[in-house]
This record gives sequence, C-alpha cells and structure tokens, in this order.
Amino acid sequence: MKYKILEKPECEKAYELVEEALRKRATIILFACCRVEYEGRALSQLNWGERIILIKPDGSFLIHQDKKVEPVNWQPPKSRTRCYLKGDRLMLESHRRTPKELLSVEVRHIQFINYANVEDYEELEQAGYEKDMSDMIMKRPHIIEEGFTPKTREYAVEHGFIDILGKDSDGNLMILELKARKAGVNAVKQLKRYLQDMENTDNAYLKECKVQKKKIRGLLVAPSIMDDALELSEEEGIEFVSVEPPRELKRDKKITLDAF
Amino acid sequence: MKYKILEKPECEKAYELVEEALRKRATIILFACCRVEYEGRALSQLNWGERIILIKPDGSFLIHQDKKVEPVNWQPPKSRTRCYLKGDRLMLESHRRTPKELLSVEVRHIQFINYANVEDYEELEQAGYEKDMSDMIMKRPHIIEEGFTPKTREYAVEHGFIDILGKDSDGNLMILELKARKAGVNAVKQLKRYLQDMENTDNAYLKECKVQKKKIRGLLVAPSIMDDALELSEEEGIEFVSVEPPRELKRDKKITLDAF
DNA sequence: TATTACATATCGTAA
DNA sequence: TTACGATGTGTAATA
Repeated sequence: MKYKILEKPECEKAYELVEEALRKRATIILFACCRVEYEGRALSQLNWGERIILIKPDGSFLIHQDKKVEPVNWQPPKSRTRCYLKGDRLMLESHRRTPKELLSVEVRHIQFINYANVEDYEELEQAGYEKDMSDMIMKRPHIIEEGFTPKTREYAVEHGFIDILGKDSDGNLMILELKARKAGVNAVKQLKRYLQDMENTDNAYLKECKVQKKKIRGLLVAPSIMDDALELSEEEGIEFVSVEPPRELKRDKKITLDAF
Repeated sequence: MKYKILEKPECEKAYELVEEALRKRATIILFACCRVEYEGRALSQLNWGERIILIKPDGSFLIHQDKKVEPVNWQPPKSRTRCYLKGDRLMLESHRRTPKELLSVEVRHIQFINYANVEDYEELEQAGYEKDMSDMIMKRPHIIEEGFTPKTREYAVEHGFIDILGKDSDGNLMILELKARKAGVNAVKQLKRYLQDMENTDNAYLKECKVQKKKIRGLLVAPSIMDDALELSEEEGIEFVSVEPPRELKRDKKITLDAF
C-alpha cells in the first residue's frame, strides 16, 4: 500500500506530495492553517484558521473545522482537484462543471500531510427501512391483519406507486402505504390520492370490486403516527396499523471477524 | 498548541494517546483499519477496512471511507466518546442519549494517529439565501415592481408564514413567496394555500381589501421556475417574478490577509 | 427539550 | 441529464 506522511513540510514539499497523491489517485489528509473561498450554488468565505482537509480519490473534497458533523466547505464526488504554488503558499482548487462550482483553498503552516491508497472493499449494511418493512409484510402478511393477502408491490397509479396492494379475508381491496418512521399528514394525503386514483382509473381491481360489491380500504402502515395525521386519517376513513420496521441484518452479510 | 502524532503505534500506545486527547478536548485524526457497528435510529454494520476517523472536541464523531462527501457512520455533536482496550484491539465508542444511539468501532492496524487543539476562531460567511433575498427586497422593493411597498415579513397564516406581505401602487394586497433557487410546483401550491388562508381567515388586510374593493395578488419570487410550476401558476392566477438572490458578502467581514 | 423549515443539503433511482 | 424521494438527513431558529 502506498503511504506517505510529512510533518511540518515546506509548502513546496507539500505541493510535490499533493501532486504525487493526485496522480496516484490516493486519499489525502491535510492538517493545516488555511483560508477558503467558495462560489457556486452559494457564495462563502472562511478566514484563516486550522482545519482538516480531506481529498478523496472519487473527487470529494472536504474541509472540516473542529465542530459539527458537516464540513464547513466541500465539493461532491467527480469534482476535479488541482494544486499549485502561489508565492510560498500552497493552493488547492476543486472544480465542478454542472452546476459550476469552485472551491479555493490557500494553505500555510501545514502541521502534517498524508496520502495513502485506502484499502476498503466493504459497503455499509443497513436495516430498518421501508424496503425491509415491505419485505417483512410480503413474507408475513398476518402482521397487518389475519387473512390479509398481498397481491402486488409498487403498483403504478396516476400519482405514484402503491407500496402494497392486496385483499382482506372478505375479498375487499387493500391499499397499503408504508412509512419506516412516524407518519405525518403527508402520508395520509398521499394515501388518499392513491385511493382516489384507484377509484377513478379504469383497472381490473376496480372492476372486480364493483362486480363483487367489495370495498377499497386504505391502510397507513408505520411505527407511529402524528396526532394531526391520525385525525385526518379518521376523517378520510383511512386505517392506521402500527408496524415497527425490522431491525435485523441479513444473515449472509453478518460480520466475519477475519475478513481482513 | 498541543500537537502529537504517532505512526503505526501499537494499540496500547494508541489507547494512551486517545485517552490523553479526550482529556484535553483535542481533535483526533485516526487512519486505521477498523470495523464499525451502529445502533440507534437505524442499525448498521461495516466490515473491516481502512477508514479515516475524526473525533472533534464538540463530541462529533466521523468515519470516512474513500468515497462520498458523507461519512459512512457518524455521531452528532454532544455525543460522549470513550475508548478502551479489548485484547490487543483499540475500541472506540460514541454514545448519544436522545435519541439513544451507539457507535462502536473496533480498531487495528493503525497507520497513524494524531491529536491537536485546533486553533480556529473563524465562522463561515455566506450569501445567496432566501433571507438575503428577503432583506434585499425589503430594502429595494422596486425589484419586484415599481410602486411595490412591503408591509410585513413572516406574516402568520394557517398553513405557515407569508414571506413578504405588501401592496402595489393601486393598493392591491401582494403576497410574496420567495425561493432562493428554481421554484417547483410545491412553491406554487404553497403560495396557493397562503392565498386561500388570506381569503378565508378574518384579518385586517382582508377587511381592507373588501372595503376598498381591491384584489389579492400572489407572486412567486425566484431566480427561475420549472415548466410545470409556471403552467400551474398561470392556471392559478399566480404571477412569477424572476429575482436573483444577492451574491455579496458583508463588507465588514471581508477577508483580511494578515489575521493569523 | 421538542418542533419546524432550510440546505452549496447528499445520494439513490428511475425516466 | 434531470427529477423525485428518502435520509440515522444535519443545523439553526423557535416555542
């Protein structure tokens, strides 16, 4: 693994290292006193101070102060980084085409500069999302109610996609709208639109309902619901079912301690 | 300024350094192979790989892979960091109370670890926001149209706050909805709601309009507008006025090159 | 402490 | 490329 570190280098030395790192598509960490200007979607400037600068091989460019999770300035992946010397100062620039954005950093008093080809082949495994909820309900439909039979997922209607379409034990059509977190009024409104879409558009399900004189039920499925959303759902004849999103990671992706 | 750096330290040495840094409320930069688990608002795991770990004195905890602007895992400011040894491994934990969240990092093969008391007393100066637009329009109302007189900002109605309320040269009431970027259909819908609120609620402005037989005009103010939003605004009788957000930084905060 | 709205939101996905 | 929605959104302002 390529790896280099320099402590308190002259700007010229640092410049050479940054050039080398950019050529080798390495990840650069720089801890230095710098001044920053940004112009693009917004406009900003940041006066002299010590910050941590991170330049990633995908073009991401981050400047972190000693507070907050978010970088004080940044550029997204695919930005083009270049560096040059301006007198005895190291200049770093990150440029983006669309939208046009330029981040310009003037550097002095470098505490250290490091570059490395980071070896990381892992992706984050997550659980607890709407997709997982959907998977769980398809697998164990009784979670919604006894006799519920899911038919289709992502059923296209005029205003979007119905998360899950199914039938209850009496043959009534059920339209499920899933939310992985607390449902708000927007979720109710969305479901209402889907119900209207279903009733106003010509489709096999609607025909069947009319022929067999069945109802169309709207169900909002979420771990919890806002008070105003509950009120609205009751007015609109929409049912709320409390379901927690699953909190288990897929087995085949469990951690193997000796992967590295 | 307190500053230390160790290259390829044993975990025990690293542990001592992290303890010291946490005590001194320093900023820690760690480049190492690690494994991460997170449980809280969601649940995630990340198998062994090299990452950059940043621990800030405000409690922020970031883990960066060599891609993307966003950290792969993190904890927000005010989280509590602790570290301990588990066999020959360095363990880092970051804990948050509300909501309850735990980030757990197992570390080995440390490339380097650095801590420093970052000297940074500057805050980012920005321009180009809705607020700046609002300020500009209040100061120079003719930008909207000749004879426009702003009356109130942030006027409360049922569905939110009207950005700017004013009158035109004929005494008609004007409701302005500002967007610092390209306006979409949502902006038009929002403005429509405000117009309805204004017409349906008992208030001094409405009374005056009725008595003097004046109109209520809705104006969407943004640098540009989406096609569908323009179409909708025309249907709804809403006017669109193109205004660029101001792009000037405050003068008294201009950069002085010898501040440091 | 909880809620709300904005952001250079970022990031994924689908058209 | 653009548009749209989800996010462990983060963050500041506000109640």
